[in-house]
Amino acid sequence: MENATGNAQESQLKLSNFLCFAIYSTANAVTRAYQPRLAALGLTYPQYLVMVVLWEQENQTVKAIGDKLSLDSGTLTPLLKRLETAGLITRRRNTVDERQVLIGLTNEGRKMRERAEAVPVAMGQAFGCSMDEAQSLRSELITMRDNLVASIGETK
Amino acid sequence: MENATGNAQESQLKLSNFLCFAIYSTANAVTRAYQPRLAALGLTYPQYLVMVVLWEQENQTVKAIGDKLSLDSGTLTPLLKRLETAGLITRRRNTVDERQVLIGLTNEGRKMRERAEAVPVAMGQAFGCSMDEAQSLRSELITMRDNLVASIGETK
DNA sequence: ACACATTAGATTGCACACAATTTAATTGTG
DNA sequence: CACAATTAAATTGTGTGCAATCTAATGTGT
Repeated sequence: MENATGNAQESQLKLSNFLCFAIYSTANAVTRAYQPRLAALGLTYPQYLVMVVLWEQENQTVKAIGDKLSLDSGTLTPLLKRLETAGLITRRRNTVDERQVLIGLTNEGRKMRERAEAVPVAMGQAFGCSMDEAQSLRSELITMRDNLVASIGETK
Repeated sequence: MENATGNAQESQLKLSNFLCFAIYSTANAVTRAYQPRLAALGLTYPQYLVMVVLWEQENQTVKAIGDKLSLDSGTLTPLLKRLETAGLITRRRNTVDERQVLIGLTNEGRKMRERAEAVPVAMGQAFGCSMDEAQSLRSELITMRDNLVASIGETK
C-alpha cells in the first residue's frame, strides 16, 4: 500500500481481507475438488451434502435440512426437486402439519450411500492434512462462522 | 498416505465431511456478513474482491484478475460488465495484444476506495479473532487450498 | 370464534461459479 | 511463409445462494 503509514489499523485491514479471501477461495476449491469424485454418483457438492444429512436421518422437513446446512428454501426447493427427478428422494406433505414437506429417501437414494463411502476417503487424502489438523481447523472455522453469523444480527 | 485407514475409516470419513462443510458454510457466512457492509457501496462480495485487486493495481487483464481470484472468464466477464455499467471500471482491448481486455478504474471507482476502507475494519471485528489467529488460520487454509487444487489435477 | 401474527415452502429475480464451446488473435514450428 | 497449436475472452447452459415476496396453514390473544 503506497500510502501506508505503518499503523496497526492499516495492516489489520489487509489481514482481514486476506482471511476472508482464503476462506472464499478454499471453499471454491473444495467444490471443484469434490466434483470429479461426485461425478460417478451424478451429484453436485450441495446435493451430496443434502444426501449426507438424509443418510444420517430420513424424513426430515425442508426446514430441518436447511437449519443443518444453513440454506433457505430458495436454495433447497429447486435442489430437492432435482434430487426427486433423479429418483433419489421423495417429497410429501406432512399430514399432521400441512405446511411442512417431509423429505425421504428412495431405495435408490438409500443404496447410493454405499457407493458414496469412497468419496470422503478420497477427499481426506486430497485435503492433505492429519486428522488432528483437520479437527482443529474445523473447530476454528465453526467458531469464526458463528461469530460472523452473530455479527450479521447486529447490523440489522 | 499420512491418514489412518482400516477401522478408523468410519471416523475419518465423517471428519473430512465436517471439515469440508465447515469451510463451505463459513464461506457462505462470510458472503452474508459482508453484504450489509458492502450495501452502502452497492457492491457484492465478489465485486468487492475485484475492486480490491484493481485498487492494488490498475489496468490488469481479465486473465490476471482471474488468476489472483481463481475465477474464470465465465464468472468475470458478466461481473466486470456490471461494474462497468455501475461506472466503476473501464474495459478496453489491449492494442498490443488484441486478445486481451484491460480493466481500469474510473474516477468514481478510484474514489470508492476511501469509503471502502471502513469495510475491512468492521469485518475484522466481525471475525472475532486476534490477528495472530487470523494469520495462522489463513496460512492453514491456503495450504489446504493448494493441496486441493493439486489433487484435482491428479483426477484428470 | 375471530382477527392478527407467525411459520413453512414455493416463487421470482439477481448474481455468482464453472464446465464446455466458440471466436478471434497470437505464437510456435517446420 | 504457412499453418497447426495455443491463448484470451466471450458465450451458453446448469446449478447454486439469497433477498424479497407470496400463499397456505398454524398459533395466539382477547
